[in-house]
Amino acid sequence: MVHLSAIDTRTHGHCDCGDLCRGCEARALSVCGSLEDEAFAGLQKLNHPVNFPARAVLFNQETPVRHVFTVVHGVVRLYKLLPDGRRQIVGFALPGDFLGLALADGYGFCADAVTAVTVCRFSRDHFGDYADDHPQMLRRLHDMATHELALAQQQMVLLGRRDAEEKLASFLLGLQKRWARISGKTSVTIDLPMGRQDIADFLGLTIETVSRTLNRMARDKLIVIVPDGVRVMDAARLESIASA
Amino acid sequence: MVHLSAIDTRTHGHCDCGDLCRGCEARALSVCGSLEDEAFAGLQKLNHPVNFPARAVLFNQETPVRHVFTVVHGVVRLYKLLPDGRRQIVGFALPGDFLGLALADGYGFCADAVTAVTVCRFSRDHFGDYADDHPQMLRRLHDMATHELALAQQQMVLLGRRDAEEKLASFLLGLQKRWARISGKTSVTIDLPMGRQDIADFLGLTIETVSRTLNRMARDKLIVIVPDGVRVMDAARLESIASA
DNA sequence: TGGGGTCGTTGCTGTAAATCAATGTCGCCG
DNA sequence: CGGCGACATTGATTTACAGCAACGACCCCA
Repeated sequence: MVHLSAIDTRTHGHCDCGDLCRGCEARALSVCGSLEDEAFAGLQKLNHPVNFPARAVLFNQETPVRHVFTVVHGVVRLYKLLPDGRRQIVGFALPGDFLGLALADGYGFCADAVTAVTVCRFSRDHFGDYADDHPQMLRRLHDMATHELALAQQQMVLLGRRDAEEKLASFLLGLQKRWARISGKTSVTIDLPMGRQDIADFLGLTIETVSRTLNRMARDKLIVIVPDGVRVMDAARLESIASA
Repeated sequence: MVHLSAIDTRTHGHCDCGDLCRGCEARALSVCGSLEDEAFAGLQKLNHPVNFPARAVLFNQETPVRHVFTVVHGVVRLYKLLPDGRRQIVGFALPGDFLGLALADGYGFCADAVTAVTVCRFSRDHFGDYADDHPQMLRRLHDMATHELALAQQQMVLLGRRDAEEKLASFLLGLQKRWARISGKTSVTIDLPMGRQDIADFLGLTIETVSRTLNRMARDKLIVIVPDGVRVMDAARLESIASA
C-alpha cells in the first residue's frame, strides 16, 4: 500500500482536513454534500483520508467490513467472486461515490483499486452512530441507496436481456454521463481506466467478445479506440443502440 | 379490478383497520414491523388496503407513481420493458415486501399482480412526510433498501455469470427460503405461482430453456414437478449447483 | 360435451457468444 | 537494446442457449 505523505493522516487521531475537504472536488456529489456546516464539521472529525495504489484491496467478501468510504480520486471496482473463480463486477465507484451501503448484510463483495485511489474512510460504527443522530444524513443515505437500487435494476436488464453490442453502447454512454457529472462538462472522449477483462466481467461477457465488439464498433465508425479510452464519433447511433 | 368488500375501504377517508393490521400475517416482516404502538397508529391512519385480481397493474414505467405499497397477500412481479418488448423481471414481491424504494428517480418499472393480491397502499407524499418525522422508519427504510441492494447484486451475479441450471437451482432455493420466512416453516414443496415465462424473464432465459432445464432436473431426480410448484428431492445436490 | 385459449413441453435448427489458440503491442526493467 | 510479462487483438472451432414450430395438457365457459 502506498502512503502519499501529503494527505495520509492515518497515524493521527483524526483528520486535520479543513483544507482537504474545502478543496474536495467530490464533495458536492458525495454523501457530504447534504450537510450544513455544523453537521459537516462533526463528520470531518470521523474522517480518515487514505490512499491506495492501483490493485490494492479495500476490502473483500470474506472479512467483515469495519469501514465505509467515499471515493475522492480514482476508480474502484466492486465485485463478487464465485467459488470457481468466475467474477461479476457489480459496479465501478468513481469520485463522489459512497461505498458502504450494501455492506450491512452477510452478503459481501470485494472492492479493489483500478487506478491509484484516494478515499475518505470512516469507521462503520462511528459513521452509523453519526447517521442515527442526523436525520438529514439518514435521508441522504436512503436517497443514495434508492438511486443505487435503480441503477442495479438497469444493470439487471442489461445483463439479462441485451446483446453484446447493446451492453457496450450502454456502458460507454453511462460512463460518459458519470464522468460529465464529475467534471462538469461532457467530453466525446470517454476515459476507460479499467481493462477489457473488467469491462467483460461487468457486462457478463468474455474479454474476447468485448474486444471484438469494440473493434467492430470502431470499424462501423461509431467510436474510435484510443489509449485508455474511446472517442464517440456517432453519439446518435450509439444512443439508439444503447436504448434499443 | 376486484373489490373484496370485506376489506376494501378505499371509499372511506382512511383505513378502519385495527382488525386488519392486528391479524396481519405480513406485519412482522413488513415496514410496519419496526414501529412502536403510537407511531404505528399514525401510519395506520394513512393506510388504504386495496385488492387486485391476478394480472391487474399496480403501476407502470410511464406514469409517475403516486403510491407506495406493502404486499399482504399474493405475489407481485416487478419488471422493466425494453422498447422492442423484451422484458426483465427485477423481482417478485411476496407478502411483507415493500414496493416503493426505487420509485424516486425517473427510472421506473412496472408492477402487476401474478396472483390475486392484497396490499396496504399509502400516498407517496404522506408516506414520505411520515417517514421524515420518524427516524425509526427512516432507518428501517434504509435497512430495507440496503437489503434490496444486496439481493440486486446477487441477481447480477446470477444473470451475468451463471448457466441455466445454476440459475434455476438458485431461483428455487431462494424462493424456498423466502416462503419459509413468511410461513415460519421450511417446506420441500416450493410453490411457484408465476408461470414459466415469468421465471424465464427473471433469470434472463427463454421459456423453452426454463422448461427443458426444469424437466432435466426432474429426470436427474433433483426435483419433482408438481402443479404450480416443484418438490425438492435432493436438496444437497441442488444447493451445490446453486452455489457452484 | 366440446371448442378455444393459455400454458407447458419437446424436437429441430440457427446463432451469438464462449472457448481455444496464436499473434501482436506496449511498457518496464535488467 | 532486448526480452519478459501484462494486456489486447484476431482467427478457428465449439457450444449453450435462442428461435421456430408442432403438439399436448388443462381450464373455462358456452
